[in-house]
Amino acid sequence: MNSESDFDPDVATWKQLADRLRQAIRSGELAPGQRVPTELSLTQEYGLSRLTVRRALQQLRSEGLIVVVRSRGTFVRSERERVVVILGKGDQVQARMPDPDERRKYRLQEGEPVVLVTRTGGSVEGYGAHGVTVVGG
Amino acid sequence: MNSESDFDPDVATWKQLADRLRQAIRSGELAPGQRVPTELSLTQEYGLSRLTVRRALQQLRSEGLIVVVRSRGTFVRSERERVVVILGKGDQVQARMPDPDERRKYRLQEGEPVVLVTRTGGSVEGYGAHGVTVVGG
DNA sequence: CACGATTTGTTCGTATGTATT
DNA sequence: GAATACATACGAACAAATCGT
Repeated sequence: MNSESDFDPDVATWKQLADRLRQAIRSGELAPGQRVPTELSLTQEYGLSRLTVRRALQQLRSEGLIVVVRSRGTFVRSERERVVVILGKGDQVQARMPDPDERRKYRLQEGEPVVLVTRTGGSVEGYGAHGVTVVGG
Repeated sequence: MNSESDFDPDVATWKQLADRLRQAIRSGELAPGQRVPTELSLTQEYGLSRLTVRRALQQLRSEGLIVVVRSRGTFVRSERERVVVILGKGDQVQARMPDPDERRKYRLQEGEPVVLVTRTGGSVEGYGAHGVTVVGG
């Protein structure tokens, strides 16, 4: 396939690798639930260091495109049920990357933003960004 | 101060360093706009490799707490005006980390999630997560 | 159950490039 | 031009968790 590396020296290699993998995912070449090549095989296939490969994978993780499971491998994210949250009048929504406490509390994946809904009463709800859609009601 | 390193060997060092810096920022010890110690000085102060220091800084960047300016330094994020977006009935909101196209399009900072508002008509608006609050209207 | 193979996580060192001061 | 400071990228090693034999 595309084993040989022809990377543009003007762009960070990890970005270009991320671009290729993202394209492969969007085109369906790498289907949801399917396994992404291991870090080792990617280093060999493209002739890159593991650091560079990991930097690319980290980017895709942060975009919610892949899920990494320690000791098992990396997989294209399966479409998950998206929880729907109805937003009442005056309720507020903010999103950001979580701190470690929030990651635990809302069971977020590495690189997944948290969506915080503050109700008019003052109570706060947190959701993993990759699994929630907020709808005005 | 806290120059000596007493890191818990059971937790990734970069996470612990990130915790300390986050605490310093939240407590005001490092005030908005103020400079964060350079990578080099952090490696020396805590006796860590630069990679470990960078991993910690990358985490804080992803949380929107700091802004890294190449060749200039790292700074505590200044509070920015938050744009308020009113969400109409049926409008939808999703958040995730952007791909490179979206980063350019919506002028997002490194590590800043994008908030996408889809109006009932089908049009889509994108905002930087660190500068927007969505309010139900 | 134990052991080895696989795979990701963390951490060190080193070198070079690029932009600012 | 020199010094400073972040960005990228190589290599190497060990830890930790999972899986098949």
